[in-house]
Amino acid sequence: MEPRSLTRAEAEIMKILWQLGKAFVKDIIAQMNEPKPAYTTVATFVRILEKKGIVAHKTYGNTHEYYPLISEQEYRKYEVQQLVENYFDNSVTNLVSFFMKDDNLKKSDLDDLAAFIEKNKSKK
Amino acid sequence: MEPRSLTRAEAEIMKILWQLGKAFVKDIIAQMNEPKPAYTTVATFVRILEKKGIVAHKTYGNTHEYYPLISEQEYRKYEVQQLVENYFDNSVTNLVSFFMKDDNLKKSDLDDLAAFIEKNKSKK
DNA sequence: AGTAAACTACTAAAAATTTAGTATGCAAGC
DNA sequence: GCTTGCATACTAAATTTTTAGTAGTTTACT
Repeated sequence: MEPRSLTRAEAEIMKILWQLGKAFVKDIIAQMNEPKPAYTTVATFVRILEKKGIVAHKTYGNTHEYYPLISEQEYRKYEVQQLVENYFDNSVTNLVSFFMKDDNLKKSDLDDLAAFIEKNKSKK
Repeated sequence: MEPRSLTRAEAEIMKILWQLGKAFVKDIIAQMNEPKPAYTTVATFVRILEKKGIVAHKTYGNTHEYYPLISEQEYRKYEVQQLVENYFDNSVTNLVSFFMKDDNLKKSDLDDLAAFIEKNKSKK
């Protein structure tokens, strides 16, 4: 399943679905902030997401319970990749050094990262 | 100047402007891949960007030379922030630990990062 | 001066995204 | 059994984004 970028509204719904694992339309709406969109608006979006192969549903009586077909991890990975590709010349290192410049990185983060890399150097 | 998210087409043009520093419409088009959009399409977008306060122009004779009002660094920062906010619970540490999960880093990233960290170990 | 080329401003159509209404069906309670 | 309420499917309007045409102006060349 090749991820594509989600639109803003699609992403909002997916985040809730990822968080809940599965949900009926009303559950999704319950998680949204005011001003809440119309019920049919949300129903439309889950159907769009389903058509795009990003969610599926199980039927219970006359209602649908929706669940994600793509994990948040997978999608996150895609988004990070897009960012690194678009703004960091395809280099994760550039992104990390960007954080260092801004002092957004804790020393411990860097140490952890170094340890992780050391550990993985051995594996091929 | 508060950054806002650029649309896909706006971002494409901004990237070229950031790269060139300043450019006439034809310079922008020269940097684009086939199939190149119509001249007027690009002209429309720089005018949109100008209206939004993201670029400005200097007039030379009958033509405009456009230049960015927002630096790529600033915008990059904004985009990173959006990502971290949306998918890493506002924590750069979470993003770093994301990289430390299997499969989220390519071999080349590992090598690259190792070298980078080595070089920066001294400074911190 | 007259004409061709290049450019901008204005306009608008096409496409994508967002939002929600209407029709309809089904289940639950009276 | 009938009505009420909630759910879905279908439709469509509103908005935003993308693309490009047309008219008109300036410049440069002859």
